Amino acid sequence: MLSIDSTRAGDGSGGVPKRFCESKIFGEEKTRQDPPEEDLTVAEGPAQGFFDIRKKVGLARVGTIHTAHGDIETPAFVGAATRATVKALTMKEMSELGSQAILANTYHLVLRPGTELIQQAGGLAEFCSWHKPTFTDSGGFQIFSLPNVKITENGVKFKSHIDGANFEITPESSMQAQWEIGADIHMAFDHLAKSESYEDMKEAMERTHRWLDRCVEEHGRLMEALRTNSRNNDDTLRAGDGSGGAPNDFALSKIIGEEKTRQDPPEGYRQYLYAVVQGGKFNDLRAESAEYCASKNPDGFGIGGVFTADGMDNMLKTVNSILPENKPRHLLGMGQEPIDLFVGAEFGCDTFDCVGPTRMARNGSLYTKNGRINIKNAKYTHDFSPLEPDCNCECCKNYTRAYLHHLFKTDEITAKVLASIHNEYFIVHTVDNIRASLLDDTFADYKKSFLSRYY
RNA sequence: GCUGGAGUCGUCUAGUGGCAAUGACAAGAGACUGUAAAUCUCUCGCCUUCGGGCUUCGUAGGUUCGAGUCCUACCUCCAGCA
Repeated sequence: MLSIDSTRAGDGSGGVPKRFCESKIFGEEKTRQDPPEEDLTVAEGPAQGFFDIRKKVGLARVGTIHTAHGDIETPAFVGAATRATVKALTMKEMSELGSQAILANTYHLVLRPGTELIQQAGGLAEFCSWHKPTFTDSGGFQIFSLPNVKITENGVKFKSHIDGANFEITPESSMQAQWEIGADIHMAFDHLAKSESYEDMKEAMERTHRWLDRCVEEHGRLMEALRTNSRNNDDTLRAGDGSGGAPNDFALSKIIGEEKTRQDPPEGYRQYLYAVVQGGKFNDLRAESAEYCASKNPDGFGIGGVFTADGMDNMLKTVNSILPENKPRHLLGMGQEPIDLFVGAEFGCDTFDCVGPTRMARNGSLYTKNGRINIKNAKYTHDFSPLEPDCNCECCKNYTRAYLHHLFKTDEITAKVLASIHNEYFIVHTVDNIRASLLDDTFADYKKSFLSRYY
């Protein structure tokens, strides 16, 4: 059934992630990424060497997040792959356009295809053939975005939007599901307030904190299971061997009919937990939340409940001055507007994810340096120039606005593919350029020239 | 030529005496931020000071307080028969 049985939480054995296999990036045989020195064993407690900072500019930082599936040079834009796919794009296209990581959604994957299946496939990265770092969001956002959710102290009851089946996500079950999905970086199960009011924000924040305690505890239990299994990882271990139901199947993955030989998890393999800061637009709540999250000593932080760049600078100043400097911060859901990325990076965020670029693309709204344009507009019918002359994406290098216009007007699938390639490339590379400008001390100029031209 | 049927906003269409007249498509524009989104919204006869005004259902007449709708003639198209 679809439900995540919260009673499974805390049995101390479930949800051990799948084995890691050597990554193959589209025909090119890659050697396994060497983990950073500090990461040679499965660590207890917060990660050591998970995040290195190369340079600081005020609150802004340039750094590297190390995961078993590779590194992320930050600041970085993480592609939104809600249902283990970036809509309209193949993972090859995502890789070629320069994406470093993707973020999938626990709620959607629990409903379909189910975490067990992803586990059988060898984990999220293997399942969707993305051999780079992965994140999962906890499902907490769905409390906010779906109708008919019932919030209790224990967790959240949903009706599946697919078949109406009742199911519940709790902090523990979200952690379990995320471990089964097997992304490198997990979000704590949080609660977004239904309204902007101080009371609602405070209540949601406090519940998020109480849930964080449970997430940290459950994550620790799952981590311990991984450590134990890693230590005892002899030939007798296999999935479903009755050892408490732990799938513990690092070894026995099958890749499309091909029996693979046993493979140990990579040294340093582990999954990281980000606590999520809430508090809305209220700086006192944000400060309180940042302090609470920091006190729980997670591996990193998500900053949630942000919907506009308006006032984001002050909020981030508050939050990121409190959060420990040496841990990465992910600005959840922001990045549709370039200004989000400039402000986010300037005030200390390291990674971003957003459905905006690909959704805009599918709806014909395309980024250019002079702002977004709607390629379906009649004025592009005879426009034989590239969408963005300076852009090096596959779309801009090969096709004209008139062609894109035609593809959209005729509702061809390729319209959405090319548009998604461009928009995702545009945002990924904008953040890449922000990173470069921080390194060569031109951030202020880059920000000013980009934003004044764009808006 | 005869008999029967049909002509409604760019297209197809609803409409059988009562509000420029239904729906779909096309067209024009807008929205979208941890994706129930290849989705959603608006405009779509002309004019407007947004109150309303004007002109419209093949054409021309007629009946009626009132006609896309009923009657007459004509035009065009379709089917069958010559």
